[in-house]
Amino acid sequence: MLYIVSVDFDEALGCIVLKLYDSSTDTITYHYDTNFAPYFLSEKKFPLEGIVKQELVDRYDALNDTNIKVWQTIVNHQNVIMGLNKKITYEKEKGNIFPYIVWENYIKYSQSYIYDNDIKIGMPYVREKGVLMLNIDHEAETRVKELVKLVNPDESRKILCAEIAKLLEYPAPEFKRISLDIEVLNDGEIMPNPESATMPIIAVCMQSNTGERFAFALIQGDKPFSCYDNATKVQFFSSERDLILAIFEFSKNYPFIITFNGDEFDLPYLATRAARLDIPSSKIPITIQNRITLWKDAVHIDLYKFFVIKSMQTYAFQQKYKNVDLDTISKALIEEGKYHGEHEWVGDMSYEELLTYCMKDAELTLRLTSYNNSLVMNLILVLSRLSYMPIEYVSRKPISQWIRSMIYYEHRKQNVIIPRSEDIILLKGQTTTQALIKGKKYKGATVIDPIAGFHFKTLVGDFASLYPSIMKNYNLGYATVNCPHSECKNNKFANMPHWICRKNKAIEGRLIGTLKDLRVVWYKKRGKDKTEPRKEWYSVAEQSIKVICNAAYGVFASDDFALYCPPVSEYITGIGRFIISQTIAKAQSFGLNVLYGDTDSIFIKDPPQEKLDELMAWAMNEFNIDFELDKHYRYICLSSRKKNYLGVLENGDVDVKGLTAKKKHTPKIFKDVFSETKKLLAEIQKPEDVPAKRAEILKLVKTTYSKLKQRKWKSNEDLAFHVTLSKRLEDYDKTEPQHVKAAKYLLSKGYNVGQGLEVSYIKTMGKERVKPTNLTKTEEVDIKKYIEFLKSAFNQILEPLGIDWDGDILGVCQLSRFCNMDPKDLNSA
DNA sequence: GCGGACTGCTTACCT
DNA sequence: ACAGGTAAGCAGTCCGCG
Repeated sequence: MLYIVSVDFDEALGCIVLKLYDSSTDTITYHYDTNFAPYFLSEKKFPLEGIVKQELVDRYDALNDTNIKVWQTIVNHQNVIMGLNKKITYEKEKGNIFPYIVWENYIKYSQSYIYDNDIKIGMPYVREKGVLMLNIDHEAETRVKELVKLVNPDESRKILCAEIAKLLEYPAPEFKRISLDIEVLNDGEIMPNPESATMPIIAVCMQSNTGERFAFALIQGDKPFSCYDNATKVQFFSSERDLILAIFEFSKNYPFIITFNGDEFDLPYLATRAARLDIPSSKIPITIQNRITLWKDAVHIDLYKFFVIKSMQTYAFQQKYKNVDLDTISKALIEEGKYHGEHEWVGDMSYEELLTYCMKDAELTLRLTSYNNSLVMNLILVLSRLSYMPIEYVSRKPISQWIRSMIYYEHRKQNVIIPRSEDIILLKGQTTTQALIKGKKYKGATVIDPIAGFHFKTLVGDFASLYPSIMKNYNLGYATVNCPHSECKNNKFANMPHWICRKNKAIEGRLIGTLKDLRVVWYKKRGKDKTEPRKEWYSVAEQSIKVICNAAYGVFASDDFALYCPPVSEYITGIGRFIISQTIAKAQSFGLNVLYGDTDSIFIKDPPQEKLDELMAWAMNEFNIDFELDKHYRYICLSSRKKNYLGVLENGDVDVKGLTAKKKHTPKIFKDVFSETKKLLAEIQKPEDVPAKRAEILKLVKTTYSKLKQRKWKSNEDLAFHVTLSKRLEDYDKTEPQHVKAAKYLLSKGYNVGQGLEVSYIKTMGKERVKPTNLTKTEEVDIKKYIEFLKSAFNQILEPLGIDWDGDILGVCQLSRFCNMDPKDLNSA
């Protein structure tokens, strides 16, 4: 079977080339297509060098709801269009308007090819008489039919639903792959630079998912020989050139090359080094593009680029890792970190230690693609299918580009002209609501003021995929918001000034709505069902849809999105606010005790079942959105702060949301006490248990308090704050925050400090107030600040528990007499 | 000259 | 480099204080 993994324009051959993965031989093969040429559309014909053909074609203009005739200009090379774009930009910069209206001139040539030829990236094909054809999988087709019946989309979405389902139901191969990691000699201070590549590569390790482990080392002068045997092949080279050639040779057996940061380091370093050592460029299988590095005759996946995608971090990996580096991610996902041996710098390591270190990196990199039934590889594959983007691109590009690509595909499919961003903005760029946050474009979600306290038997109901559901139910998209029809102008909802089209269906609402339906009706259940043989795959599909759906609302308000149209997002949140407030009002009219709510959720205290059922039925009926019971807390501990609570589920699991103790910058000493506190809280079963645990928690906090007072902590590390330097040092021109101060101090002492660094610092006495952790002496610590922090962090829990800091912790009793509550009162309300 | 009230900046979180 | 809303701490400013 052949799986299309990428599509590109081959400069040398002058044609489109499809990269195929042959699952029967585990190799990469190619398919060439000379029958496609780049084109763009324009209102009028105009002269241009390189035109092959110009003809009038029909398109539908969704923005203006008209059928139009436009000129399609086919040219002999994509450079012609790039030249045209340059001219347009140039004119714009000079303040002139380009005299012709041009469409679809910014679409990447290979993507245009994919859309127009309906190329299903990541799907199985067969080649018959030189023609590629989708290989029909009858089992998958049967499931698709069953699924469409179950999802039951309206007539106009049936085909779309089946099409997407196919992408998710068709079989996936287990890609043969090998990871690669290199070590470069350095003096321990400066990171080796791949552009100059002055230092030699001293080790390269590779590990494949077929069980091979290759370890290659360069013999370094008179370093004493030591053996490394944890590999299927170990080889020592006296010539670095031979080592590199061997790597290139070995890689030929692997269609997928996996690295961690290979785009920016390993691959360009290998390439530059190879060139320096006079390896002819024809023998170097590495192509360095703009911040992307590809491997010829293979697919290079840089896991760093994939894991750094914010939406992946949040929705597919549930924030399990907070920093993007190999050590953090592998610890979070496969519970094993990098190798830490005797020496810190590779130059000081023995051959054995060096190869152990290097191999561990290769091993972790490979395992990140293989754990959990190749979850990561499958995610990349499914996202490629859904977005119609090559694997090499989808794994590197931000989510807005995936969504753009999906929407473009639908446009081409339906013969709709892809609108120019400037036209969308001109016609419907205006928002009308006022954001609560200064500088934001429009009003967002509602957050209900929580009722502080300990609340037993609290249920959380929420609207499943609220925003995607709104997009679908209210027919939202750039073309349908404030459409050109006067007869639609009264079609308004939720007191929003915008109206929505009644006559036409929005492409975006249909697409996102269908994805959402598939997830809710089919994939969500099956991804969790232990009896389902395809469970893991379904869970991948479910997560992929979730990632896309969750971002779909936001991209329309992101000004670099190609279909930027903020009223779409504004309308979604507007209806969202309406829905949640109506539902709360309804709940209260039923006599239900609503404790809290955020965006799409409602926390209800101990509701009678029948009232709850009634509310859910009402919501479902009123809004046609699944309102489901999400969580069942044994009790919830709400402080008066929004987005800030702790809940204990029936099974004793503890949900912590937004509390300071959970934040990554918080010093370990507080995290440790908090995790003890959590254990105590998890033991509370009934209201009667509260007083005893309350006393224990009180003791814990008091102990920490006196530990600080007496300066009795294990290590200064425990007091360190960890704050990310999110900008370059010189870009903090408004204020100088503490972590920046600490970073500058480090810099002055010769440390390497740059954007993205997590600065570790301690609050100290004296004018500077902070010092880098490693340069702080114990006696410099400003305990007062730490006690303040302890107070503030724990008040989030202590306050609902009825513990008063000044009275109960410090034992200064004046105030406590007035706010000392009887424990019984805590549990009433 | 110093401290409280205030605003704005920054980070990390929630949905 | 999907959005807005919230918490928290600190930096910096203004103002009043005889």
